[in-house]
Amino acid sequence: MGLTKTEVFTDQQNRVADLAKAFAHPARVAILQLLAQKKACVCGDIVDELPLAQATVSQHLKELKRIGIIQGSIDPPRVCYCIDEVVWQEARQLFGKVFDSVIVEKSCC
Amino acid sequence: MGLTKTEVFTDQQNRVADLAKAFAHPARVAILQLLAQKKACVCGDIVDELPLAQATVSQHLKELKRIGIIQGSIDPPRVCYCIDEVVWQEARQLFGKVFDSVIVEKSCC
DNA sequence: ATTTGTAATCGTAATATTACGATGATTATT
DNA sequence: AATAATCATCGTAATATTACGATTACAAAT
Repeated sequence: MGLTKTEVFTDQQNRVADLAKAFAHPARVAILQLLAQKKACVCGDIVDELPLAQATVSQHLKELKRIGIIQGSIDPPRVCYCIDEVVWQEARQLFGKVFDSVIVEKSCC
Repeated sequence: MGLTKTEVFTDQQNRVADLAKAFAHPARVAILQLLAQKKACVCGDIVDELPLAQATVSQHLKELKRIGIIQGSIDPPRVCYCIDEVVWQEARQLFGKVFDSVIVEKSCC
């Protein structure tokens, strides 16, 4: 056990969950904010901004890349990361949809 | 190791991360959607809607309650859950703020 | 007092995440 | 070719999450 049963949920639910993971750790929120505000972009600069080891930051960047919300472009010996605008908008829209889905009328409890 | 260093991040970053965890598992997304659309409310009904064991659903409900995004009111022998509108709006606003923080002009990479 | 229905909690196993030092890979620069 | 700079990956340890059967807790109904 201990393995999420992704197959029993809808694609939308799994996608929301995956995109939410991008924001589900404060370090990743911090990284996304740095990238979003273009305060940093190169991996090394991000490392400098955060009180975490380089390996740890790299791991978070890898996770964000897996989710698809950031892209990395090589500029040796540097790697420059940036928000993937398409996925960012997808996330915004998906979350918007979820947040809008509350039926405001009286609660049943 | 293996322990998130929450103390080195801002309150806002930690709160976003915590709220994101509410959506970071498909089962919790499904639960929140059921509650949001008032398709279910009583714990047992939620269990019936999901292909997960009662104990597992209860654990997810507990986590959602810890985060504060849902409330539970006792109506013995049932427990009725519902979205906490205040926290829901807080989440919507926080995520909105994060999503809006992207500077659209040219990327540096 | 016993039974019934419902939900929480316990115990446990499997897997995932987080963190970091150390090492490796890559590519300019010398 | 050797060096320096930068980032990814490996290995590992600690902790967290996910899932479920079994049990417990609780209150209503009998």
